[in-house]
Amino acid sequence: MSEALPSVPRKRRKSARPGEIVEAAAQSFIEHGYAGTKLDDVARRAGIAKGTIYLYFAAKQDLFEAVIRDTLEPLISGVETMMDSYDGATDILLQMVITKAYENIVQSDARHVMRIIIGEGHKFPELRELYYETSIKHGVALISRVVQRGVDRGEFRPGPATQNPRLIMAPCIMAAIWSMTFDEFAPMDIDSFMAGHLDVMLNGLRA
Amino acid sequence: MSEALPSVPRKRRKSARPGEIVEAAAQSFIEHGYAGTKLDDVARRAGIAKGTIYLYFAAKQDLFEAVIRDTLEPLISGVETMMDSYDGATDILLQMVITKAYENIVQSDARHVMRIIIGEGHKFPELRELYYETSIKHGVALISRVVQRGVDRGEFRPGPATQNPRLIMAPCIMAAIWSMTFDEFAPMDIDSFMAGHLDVMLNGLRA
DNA sequence: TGCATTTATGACCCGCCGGTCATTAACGCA
DNA sequence: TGCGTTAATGACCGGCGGGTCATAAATGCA
Repeated sequence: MSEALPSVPRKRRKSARPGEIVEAAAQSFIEHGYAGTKLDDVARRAGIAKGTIYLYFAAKQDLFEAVIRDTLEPLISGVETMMDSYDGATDILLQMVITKAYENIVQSDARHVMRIIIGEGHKFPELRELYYETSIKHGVALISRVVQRGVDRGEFRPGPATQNPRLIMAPCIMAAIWSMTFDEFAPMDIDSFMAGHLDVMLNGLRA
Repeated sequence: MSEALPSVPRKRRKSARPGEIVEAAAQSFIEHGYAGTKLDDVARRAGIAKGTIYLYFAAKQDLFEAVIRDTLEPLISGVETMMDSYDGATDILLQMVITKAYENIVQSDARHVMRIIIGEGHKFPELRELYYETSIKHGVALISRVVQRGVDRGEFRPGPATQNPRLIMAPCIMAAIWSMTFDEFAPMDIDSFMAGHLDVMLNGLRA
């Protein structure tokens, strides 16, 4: 390649850049994982040069942290808002929350962030912790609140499921993993799986 | 480094090598993941030179395939044997199978193999498929057989849990992932989690 | 014991990629 | 319009690691 490509005219867009870079990075991380993502690729997707990334993010890891925050925070706060403005029966509330969880995890890009944390978080305790603080902790607390509400109102009876919010969420997590890993060998019908999930949990909880 | 280290005398051990290499590789994969594992490290652990690995395995990927097989096949066949030689009540059988699953997945090195497949299987469909065929497929079939046995004998009533063996295993999978990923932020008591898991499932199944 | 065969070695090759920095160009103010 | 400031560029660097191969050592057979 001796010919110099007519380089695209530069644009100075200081305030718009970070968001664009994070968005491009998110796509690349989703497709190639953490280690597999090349900063060159992120730059190309964002329509900038690699060096520009380093004007806004000190290192690859910071970029991934921004992706975690941008991807997960809206999801959690969405569910919390929903819950705060509801005052009907708790079994319906739990159903709403679990349905939302399938939307937010199984059917969204967030599951890929989760996959990366599970698979590559080993060497990045800070990323794992950020993920835990941003997502897992709030999710567990949310379920606990719903269950507690049910028990307090006499709608749920105390039992193993009320002791362990993680037990309630487990099928949703597994569905997300399955859909990313084994769907091509044994596809999973998410709707019927979720219906079964709800059925089992509600039967185990209702007083 | 001008001084030549007094190199260890060579040993020719054609038949013992593959097993030793796979064992060393397994440890390294477990500690560092797939991409993170260096063939140099595997060689050092096995007490050989890197080139020797290539006398027995064509590429890194073949080595990982051998690790999958060696790690998972004994576990699955162990459970199958147990099941074939049992003829008591089905709820006890399910309890035994699930208990064994926690031993085989949550408490064993196999969970790390699973983690690698989940996290890095994206770019290696053949590894994902091998894992599915070696492990997942048999696991799902096993649970299906137990559930069917219960239904046939009138011990279990048909319901969401009998429709979806994956629903029954989900908490076990989640526990394995949690233990590898979030234990340092929120430790999980496996015994009580498993007890809750068994409780919920058996209550949902018993006629 | 000597030689052919097989097994083992590790220096080397090469492509890759995160991160750097000297250079360039866009911008806006006077 | 000219100039100082600062955003943007991309060639380059350095380390890394999978895979190769010429060399060497062990083995066993005649």
